[in-house]
This record gives sequence, C-alpha cells and structure tokens, in this order.
Amino acid sequence: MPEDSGKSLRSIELFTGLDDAEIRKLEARCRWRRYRDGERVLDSGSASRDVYFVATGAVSIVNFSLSGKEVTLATAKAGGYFGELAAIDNQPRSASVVAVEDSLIAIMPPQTFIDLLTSHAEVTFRVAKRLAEIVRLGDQRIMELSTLAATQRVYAELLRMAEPDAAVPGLWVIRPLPPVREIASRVSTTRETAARALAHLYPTGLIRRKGRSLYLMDRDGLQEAIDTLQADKPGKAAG
Amino acid sequence: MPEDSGKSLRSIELFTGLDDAEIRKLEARCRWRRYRDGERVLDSGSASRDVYFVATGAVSIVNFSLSGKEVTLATAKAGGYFGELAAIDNQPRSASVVAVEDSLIAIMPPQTFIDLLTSHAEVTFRVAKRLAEIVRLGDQRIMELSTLAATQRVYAELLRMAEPDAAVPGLWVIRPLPPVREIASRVSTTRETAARALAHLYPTGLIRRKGRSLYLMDRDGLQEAIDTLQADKPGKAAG
DNA sequence: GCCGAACTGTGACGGCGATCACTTGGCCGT
DNA sequence: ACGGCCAAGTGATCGCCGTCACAGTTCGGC
Repeated sequence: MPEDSGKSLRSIELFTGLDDAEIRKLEARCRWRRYRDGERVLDSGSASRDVYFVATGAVSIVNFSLSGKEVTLATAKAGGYFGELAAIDNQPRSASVVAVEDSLIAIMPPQTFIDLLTSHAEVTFRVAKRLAEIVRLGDQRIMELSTLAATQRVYAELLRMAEPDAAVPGLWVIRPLPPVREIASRVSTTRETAARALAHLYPTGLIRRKGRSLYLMDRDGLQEAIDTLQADKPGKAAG
Repeated sequence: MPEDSGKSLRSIELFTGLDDAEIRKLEARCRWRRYRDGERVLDSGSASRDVYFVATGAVSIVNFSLSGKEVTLATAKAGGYFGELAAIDNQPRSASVVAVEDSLIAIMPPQTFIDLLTSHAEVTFRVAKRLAEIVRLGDQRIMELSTLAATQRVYAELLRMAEPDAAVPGLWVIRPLPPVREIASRVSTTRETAARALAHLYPTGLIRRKGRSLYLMDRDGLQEAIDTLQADKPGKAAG
C-alpha cells in the first residue's frame, strides 16, 4: 500500500474554513503516529510543546496522584485536539494522555501552531473559545466535587454522556456505555461506588440497560434526582 | 475635587506596552465603579458580557451551590481582570464575583474588548496565556479535591498563599492572614476543619502566628507533611 | 475603655464512601 | 468447549469530616 489512509487534517474542527493549500501545508509539517488502545501518548511534566490533533479514535486526558490514583480530566475525540496549553504558555505538560481507542494522531510542532495563530486570527479566536469552554467545564467540575455527593456526581456524568436517541424523541442514550471504572474516574470516585449508584438507579426506572447501550428513560427525572437526593453533600451550611 | 484619583488602566498588567493614546482611548470607553468590601459585583448566570479590570482593591470569584454553600474559584487583585470568558464565548456568567476589599473597577464593553484583541495580537496572546494558566490551576484544584484529604488541602493552600519574607531569606509569610473561613472556602472544606488543621500544625513548629501574619518556618517541611500525612485521601487504588 | 459583632477553637456525634475481600459473569483464544 | 482474564456487583468495616453546639477571643467604633 502506498500510504496509510486517513492522514488528513480536513476533519479537524479547528481548521474548518481553511483552504486546501493551507491544510496541505499544515499536514506537511506534522508527524503522524498511530496509538493502540491503552497506549500512553503524553506524560505529565514532560518538556515537549507539540499540539496533537485526533484524526481517528479517542484519547483521555488524565492525571495520577502520588499514589497512582487516576483522575480523568477530559477526553478528546476524532476532530478534536489537545496539548495546546504547553504550546501557548511554554510550560511543561500539565497532564498525561492515553489512547482509549486505536487512534491516528497528527503531531504539530509548537512553532507551526504559533505561526498558524499569528497568521489566522479566526483560528486564534477559536482556540480562545475552546480554552474558555475548558475553564467553564473545570469550574463546573470543581463545584460538583465541592457540593455533590459521589452518587449524585455519577448521575450527573450520565446526563453529560447521554445523547438524544435517533429514533425516539425524548429518549436519551449512552452508546457505547464505557466501563464503570471510567465513569468512576471521571467523577473522582471508586468503581464500587459508581457501580452501587447505578444499582440504585435501575429499580427507579430512570435508566435501562440494553447490551452496550444505557437508556435514560426520563432525563428530567434524573436531573431532579440529583437536585433532590439531598441538598448538599458536605453541608447545607453558609446560607 | 474634580475627579476621583486612580481611574487609570495604566496599572493593568494586560495593557503593558500599549502607548498612552491607546490606553486613554480604552479608558474613555470604560465605565468606572467603586465597590465596597463585600459588595456583589457580578451574578452567575447573568447576561452581561463586560470585562472588568481591577484598578485598586481585590475581588473573589465564587459560586454557590443550590443550598447556598460558597466555593471560591479564584481571586483577582489590583492589576488583574476578570469576566473575559463571557466576552470571548458569548455565554452567560459562569460564576459570581464579590469584592473582598473596597475596590475601584473599570468596566469595559465586550465590543471594545474584542476590538482590542483584533487590533493587538500581543494582547490576545496574553489573554490566551492567562486562560491557559487558569486551566492549569483548575486542573490542579481538581486533582487536589480528588486525591487529597481536607487537612492536606488546607496545608497546600497555605503554601500557595505564602510569599517570601522580605527580611529573612527562606522564611515565608502570609500577610494579612485571611479569615479561616476564607481559607476553608478556597479548598472546599468547612471553617471548623480548616481551624483544626491549623491547630494541629502549630505544635509541629512548621508555622507560627504573629498578629495578622502567619509565618511558614519550614516551607519544604510543610510540603513534605502534605505528601507524607497519608498517601491519598480516598484511595491509593488504581495502580 | 466599653460593647457588640465577627472570628476562632473544640468537643461529640453520625453518615458517606473508601477499602478490602469475594463471587459472578462475559469474552476471547486455542 | 473449556480455562483464564478482566469487568462488574455487593457485603462488611471503619475512619474522615461535615454538622451542631458552645465557649473564648479579637477587633472596630463610639
């Protein structure tokens, strides 16, 4: 075979609107690499400044505590990117990245990325918007960790993962349902606690499992369960 | 008196390097407002898109849970700014802001801010760097909440607040020491727990209180106490 | 120098959830 | 078809820390 297929930056959302010549120029300056499911892409603290673009597959941005506990900070799917922080502020990697599917990734040198920002204000603006979104998600996560109990955080994560069902309006679905272990990692609790939370949820009829799909039968009801379950985790204090 | 003093954007770090004419133009497009200690500057969820620049004083970026528990997300001092998220992504306010000192603040309309970014790439880059810094701090906070016990988080916050003592090299000081309640809010725990953490710390000799100053006698020792106290809060699992 | 308000320190209690220890079930490869 | 491996469910235990309830203390103002 002459060349691997799929090695294109066309599908990267950040680049929509750039003309073909532009895209080709960028592609020419990238290294391409395939990662196997579970393979480490990037190490927290390392010195590289490259920006990564996910052509196919998906990765998880994670961090580990001193004792090895894993915390998932975010995920990036095909069409997305990561590693821009280091390129922007020239600091060491703030987190590690592992592939959660077999993935094809373009690796762009920092200077190429900076040149792109300098020459294309609209791309810079998109990057800024993306950073703003990350900040908002982070703040929300901090609020959740500070004020919600573990069970409620699991419920909230279900709401976040669900997408509207194509067939039935009002029905939401998580497909494929990731391992419970991963759900737990995303809301900073243990696999056991997350499993118990789901076990308590099935009998309510709010969710239903069918193979690799998890259906949210009543999205609003689930949201209400979060609000109602108990008003706060640690303290309804400080009114 | 003809005009209140201090109404200048000169002291705002984001604007360093802009020439006087530029600064004056920006100043002319801002509204100025004084806030009393404790006064609400901004409400989470509200629709304004202005960017705020702190000429004098200090503010706290906070959020409240449904039941009223207060979580401090960040603070902004004289020379800093806040509210840029809404101007960048045109979304409602993600958090509330309250003055923690009497403060003089310039309020810039979103379009003025956007125009500034459009015409001054170096300012845009500074904003992006600041966003990157916020993301890193947020990730760090999430890691702390996920892996450290409350006591350790209080210790970590002391390290963060301390500055090198002007007189004695190697000595670090927090001055003025904010109310314990505020330390607690910054690390998402209760006043009582934070007070107990400090109470346990005094006898070790690692910190010493003198009036409104708190001295860190041994910064490295305190850091070590965090690492050692216990390897994790919730679980040393997931190796 | 007095008074009230806010901040601080502590004791007791109780519940959530992390931890440990299994059992069970699904999936793959040979 | 069978055996190994990893994910998933669940019961038991226990310690941290949030909550409630006061006492003591500092500080600013008149």
